[in-house]
Amino acid sequence: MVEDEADVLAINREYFEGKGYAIVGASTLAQARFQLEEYSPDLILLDVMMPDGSGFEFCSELRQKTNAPIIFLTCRDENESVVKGLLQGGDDYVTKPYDLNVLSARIGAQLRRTGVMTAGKIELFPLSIDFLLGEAVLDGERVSLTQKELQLLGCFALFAGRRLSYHEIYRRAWGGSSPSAAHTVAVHVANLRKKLGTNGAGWFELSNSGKGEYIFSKVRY
Amino acid sequence: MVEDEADVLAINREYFEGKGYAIVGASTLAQARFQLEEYSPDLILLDVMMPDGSGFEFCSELRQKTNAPIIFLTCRDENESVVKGLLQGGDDYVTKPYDLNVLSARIGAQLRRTGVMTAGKIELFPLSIDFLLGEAVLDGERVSLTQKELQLLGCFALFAGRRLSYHEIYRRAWGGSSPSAAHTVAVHVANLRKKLGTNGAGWFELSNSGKGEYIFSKVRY
DNA sequence: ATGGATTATCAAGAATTCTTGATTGCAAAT
DNA sequence: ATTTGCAATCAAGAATTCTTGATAATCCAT
Repeated sequence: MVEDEADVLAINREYFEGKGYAIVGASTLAQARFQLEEYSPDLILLDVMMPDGSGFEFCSELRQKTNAPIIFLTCRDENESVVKGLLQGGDDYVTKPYDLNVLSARIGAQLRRTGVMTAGKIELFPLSIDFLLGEAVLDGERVSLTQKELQLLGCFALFAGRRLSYHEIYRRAWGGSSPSAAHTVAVHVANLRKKLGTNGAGWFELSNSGKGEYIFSKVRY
Repeated sequence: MVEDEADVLAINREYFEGKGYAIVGASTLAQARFQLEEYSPDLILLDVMMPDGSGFEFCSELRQKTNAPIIFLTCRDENESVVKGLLQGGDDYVTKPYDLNVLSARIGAQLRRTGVMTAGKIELFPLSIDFLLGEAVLDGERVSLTQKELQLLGCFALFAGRRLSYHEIYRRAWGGSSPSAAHTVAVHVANLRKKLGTNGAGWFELSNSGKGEYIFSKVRY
């Protein structure tokens, strides 16, 4: 939390430490830079008006060093200020005075998206693809996948409900193109079907349009 | 865009279509459900007060069908309302009347995070790991990686700047544990170093603490 | 300096995975 | 009914990848 007012920092610290978060505070941008060397935060709360500079410019600087979500905190409620912050690489913008529960909820939303919880994963309830572990979990059941199966499924999950041509699939999961792309893809699709169960545990359907396109879609809700 | 007021929808449509977005409108929740079968949106704008139900409850329903970011639009500016929306699975909350540029910026921030652009990827400038293509791009240079190298690097990128024990790495990239975990990890680390260049193109350093821990950190900004 | 512990490197066999060819099945069009 | 085009399946060789063992190098403490 980059915030120059000591009491604001203290209030936040108490609230969020109570929620189980670990907070590292910085009361100047210089200190924030220093802290960043030591710690690698999962999320950054950034006051826009700091004694030694603008939070907006600092945001650009931060983006070079970390991809942690940045939430601006400020009294300035002008629209252009919000736009500027978000364009500068910020992820959210909260105006003071704010309700701690609101801030907490916004933090939760950001962490859910970008945090350790979901990075390296693609979620499409009840399917979860974990690229770090190299496996998928479908409706609670773990399925170990090979690299190509993983890539293929990732591709389908990403474009669930949309038509994907052989060519497009190959381009995304293999890169480039090949005369035997259709055949290769078909074989891996077959393997995937075998592992997921032809009908994806009753949740998904991986069908072929008959015109060189596959479509992966949810059939139950 | 789920919005019952036709003129609001029209204004948004004009603005965002001008920006190159494709907009599908729904003036009732029933219609929205129907549209969702036909299209698979990249992002959902959801009015909270709809004639045939509450947007909050619809949000929970939506989360079963799609993982697209949901931005609530509403006149209600009470804190608890914001909290409710975000806890219900929403990603952002904008109160009417809103500035179109602000909304656009918030949409941009969400898409940057969750859209097709970054899913299946881990970004840590200037390193980008692409799990769908099975490769990493380091400072503009493409490096083809095997599955284990990809998992390992993903793990490091995710915990950049922090100490990671052999055991922790193995648990995250292999799952479980093994008596030869340290050895196995060491070999793959060596392979990774060979491919990335020992000093990660001058940007990163993958060092060993000497006490069974690796640390992957950025050395230039 | 020396010994011990830890990490790095090299190599090879084992295991897995990928691709391709051959064949079968299916459905629409003739 | 036959043909034709596309999709699905099976199988096997080729290629890659993973693991493990052996060995060398490094670092720290004594």
